[in-house]
Amino acid sequence: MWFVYTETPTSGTTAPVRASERAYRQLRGEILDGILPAGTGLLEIEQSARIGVSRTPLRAAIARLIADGLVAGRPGRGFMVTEMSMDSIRELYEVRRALEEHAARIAADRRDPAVFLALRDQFLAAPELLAQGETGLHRYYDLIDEFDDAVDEAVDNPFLVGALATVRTHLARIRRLARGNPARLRAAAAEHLLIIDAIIAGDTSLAAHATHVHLQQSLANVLAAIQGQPTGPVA
Amino acid sequence: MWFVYTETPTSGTTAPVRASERAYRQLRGEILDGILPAGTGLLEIEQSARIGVSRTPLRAAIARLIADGLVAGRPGRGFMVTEMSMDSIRELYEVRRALEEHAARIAADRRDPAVFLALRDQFLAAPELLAQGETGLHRYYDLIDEFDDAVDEAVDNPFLVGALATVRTHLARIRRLARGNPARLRAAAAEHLLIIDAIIAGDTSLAAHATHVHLQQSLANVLAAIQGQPTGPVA
DNA sequence: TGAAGCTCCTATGTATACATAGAATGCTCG
DNA sequence: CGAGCATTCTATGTATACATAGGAGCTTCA
Repeated sequence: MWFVYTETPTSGTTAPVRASERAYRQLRGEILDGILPAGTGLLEIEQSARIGVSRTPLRAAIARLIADGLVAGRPGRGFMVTEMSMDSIRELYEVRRALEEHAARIAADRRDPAVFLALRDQFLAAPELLAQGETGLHRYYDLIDEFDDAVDEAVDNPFLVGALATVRTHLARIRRLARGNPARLRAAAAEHLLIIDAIIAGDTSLAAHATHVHLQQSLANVLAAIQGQPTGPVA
Repeated sequence: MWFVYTETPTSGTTAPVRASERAYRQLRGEILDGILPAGTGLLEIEQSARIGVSRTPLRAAIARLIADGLVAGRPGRGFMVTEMSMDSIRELYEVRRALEEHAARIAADRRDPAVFLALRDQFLAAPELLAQGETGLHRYYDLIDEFDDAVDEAVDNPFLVGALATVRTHLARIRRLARGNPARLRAAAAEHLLIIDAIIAGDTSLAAHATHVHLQQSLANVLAAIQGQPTGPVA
């Protein structure tokens, strides 16, 4: 089968995306969005037919998902989307604390104040954003991503950034659980403001402690949200 | 080509190792041992012929090495073994500090004293071990591995253990540099004893601080060793 | 002589055919 | 009727053929 441009190149960049890349992004997105719930079996033939690529690139995609920790290979019976138990979430936050506290400390030391001053203004407007329903929520999450990116850039350490990326991948699966809690999101925005202020001030210790507090609150909220949902294993 | 048992199954377990697994282990070992120095280009055809597997499993092996951070894919021109600059080493130790301090803290909290008491005895005998030349050195490194395993088991957190494994992978490439320094190895053994004592005592704070000191000393030694070798990029 | 264009070539990306291991299932025997 | 076993089937692991992109080198023109 030859290369076919299925999508109209309306948006400028028409990079010839490799099939393995497409398969990876689609599967990853579907796992993170819960479309493929935890425990779902991933059959090579079935998935390759569904996505529209052959088995070879699909295999490469699954290999990357395994490296990400989103998929696990069972001994003889194919692959499955990994589970996320409450214990797993606690364990994840344990690592997240270690990495993000350290990152906040370093960011406060090496930051470009202008970047975080701009972020500060945006987070000040977050409460109004959160009052705008679904679209505002989406923009709020984009804002969080911008904050993460700013920290990554300030940290300027590929190893640390990579470790944080791994944590954030799993976090994205959990994030959906807190969606229905606007009060928590407003509180989280305020906590982010504290961290940003500490980073702007160059106060490494305060940045780390504010991060610690934020993560503790975040974890408590997530665990409480799961307790409220008697659906058993977290999707 | 059918399956051929190249090696005599003298050792009991004759698990039918997959070709991709063999290729991965061999390449990984050769990179860690410096047989494949940083910057070496890895051509699929060439390497698959050398190792004796086809391109498909070799590709899977390289994908895993990329996930490990040992190999990087260049845009159009194949793959190469990643470089390890002095800056990279500093960055690696920055993450290592965050993770191992946290791990030491947790290990001190959740440890099984008996395990670390046994390790303590072995580390007490380390100086004599280090006087036995090459074989003693080898056994000393095995002892470090046992210590790491004990910490991993005490921590009991797959995410943290995984992050530590990534760091240790890169560390293995660096470790070769400190080989010729027995004085440093004896000092390192003493530092490990301090950490072990703190873990046995359940002193989380001391365990973290002792780890911090140990890593600071280790980094200083590694950087000094590189300065002494005018060979430029670290293999 | 230098730079630009073209051509060829190499190495990767993809598709597919084939072998095999492990599990589910049904059969048979006690 | 239950347990053990053979069979079959399915999904992965591997090998290989083919298309293509990107670069190196050569040629040609100004």
